[in-house]
Amino acid sequence: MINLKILYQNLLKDHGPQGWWPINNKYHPGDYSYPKNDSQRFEICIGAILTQNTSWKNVERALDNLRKKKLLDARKLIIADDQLIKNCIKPAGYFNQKAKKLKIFAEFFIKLKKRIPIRDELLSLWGIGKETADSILLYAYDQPIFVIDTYTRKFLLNQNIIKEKELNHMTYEDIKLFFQENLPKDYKLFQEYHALIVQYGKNLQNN
DNA sequence: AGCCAGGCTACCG
DNA sequence: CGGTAGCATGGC
Repeated sequence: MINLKILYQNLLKDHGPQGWWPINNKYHPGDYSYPKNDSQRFEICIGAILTQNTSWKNVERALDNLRKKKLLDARKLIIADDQLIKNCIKPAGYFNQKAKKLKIFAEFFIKLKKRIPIRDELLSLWGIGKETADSILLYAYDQPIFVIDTYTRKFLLNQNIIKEKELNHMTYEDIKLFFQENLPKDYKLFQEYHALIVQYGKNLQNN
């Protein structure tokens, strides 16, 4: 049995705490007390949608533009002009689709009130898939759910944790369960682990 | 000058 | 079910 906790400790030693999810474009390494309010929670969700197949650098620009227009606010976003939203988020790409996704999510967020969303509710929204749903649950709602992305598969391969042949026929849910069943159910650990895997993957490319 | 980025939907066989 | 084109910008 692979000890995923040991691998985590090595990653943490190599890269240090990552401070995910950034709030107001600032990371907060080692501080797992975010989000501190509903506004920050909403910002994380918007970032999770904007970063779909897009570098975080471009998402930062989009978030800055939205912030300047006071649109990082669910109630203002739902009544905002579509073209204004598209102009703000243009740097993050796919702006036609993402503008629609943001409005749909904002509507949902308001109807939620203070309740924690259920995964299936998120998945039923147009524009929210598995990774985005899980990112929202883990980083905006502190739910102990492990997020899987392309970096996670590379990590498992590169560390010889799972062989390529086996990994190729594992679904998203399979990989997610593999992590969750081999780690203590701790949202702080899951938040840091996923961020470290991404950092690990980024470093691989520069070498 | 392509290829890639903290994916998802729609549609195909 | 699994596989893939299309979506769009900025960095390298």
